Amino acid sequence: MPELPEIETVKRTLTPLICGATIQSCRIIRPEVIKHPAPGDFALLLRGQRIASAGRRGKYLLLNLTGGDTLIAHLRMTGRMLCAPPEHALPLHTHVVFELDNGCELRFADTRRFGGLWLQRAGETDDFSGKQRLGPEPFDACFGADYLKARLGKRRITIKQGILDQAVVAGLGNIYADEALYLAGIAPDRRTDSISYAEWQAMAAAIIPVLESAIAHNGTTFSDYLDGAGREGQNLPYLQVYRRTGQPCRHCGTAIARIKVGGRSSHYCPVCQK
DNA sequence: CCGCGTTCCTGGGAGC
DNA sequence: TGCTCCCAGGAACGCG
Repeated sequence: MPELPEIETVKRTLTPLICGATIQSCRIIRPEVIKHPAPGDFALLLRGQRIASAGRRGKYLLLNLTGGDTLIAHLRMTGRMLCAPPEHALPLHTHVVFELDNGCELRFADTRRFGGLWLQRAGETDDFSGKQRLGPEPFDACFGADYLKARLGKRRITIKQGILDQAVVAGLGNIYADEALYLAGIAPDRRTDSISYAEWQAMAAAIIPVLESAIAHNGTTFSDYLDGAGREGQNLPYLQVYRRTGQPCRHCGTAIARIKVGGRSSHYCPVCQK
């Protein structure tokens, strides 16, 4: 499940492979993954454009084109943005192929087709991709205990739902939400209106190293995630709670529990997290 | 405004 | 062995 660390890794791995290259053609196999503009216009507008740089906003991957347009991608659950030579067989569920002039193809593949692509033209307001609704990046100076308390302190949702809300903070998904809650020592089903200031401090402070550590290990691969060069992430052995149901807490030895919070499976240590 | 349930989609695993 | 069912989850949407 590509979350912030995985998209950051895709961005970093794609950068040396595609930056400076020109898109010679855009082959759309599954038009429904093109969300904006209409698929035909999307392909026509991208042809001949040069990729200047790769960026990221929350879980959105951004390919900045030299003319000022931006190719926006969201991988959702199972999406992949892969750079490979054309002689490598197209992966199953490849929906769009960008042929580059450097001998590579950039391929968008997505088993469940929850993901999508948007083209934002220079000067065009993005009111279509959803990235305009994102809250701050966790690494932004404005993000911290005071911010979280102000945004969530009077709401009556669970802390897990609160930090998963992309409008509150951009980039956390189910894996790193659970990991951050473990590091903060807060149970996922705590209501946000019961969180103390010290706990908001712990919450904000936990998110940063959890994401940084995952980025340092090139993201977490369970089954689907691959970086821009087709490699798996190595963060799996470093997870403390996610998908470790029944296994001992690395701190106290108590069996990691799993409950449903807001419809999402949530993993936590009943002793270390209150 | 707020919180909750549903929806999209496919593959993998459990259970019979 | 083979079938069916359920579940994984990001985010939009509709409902009360």
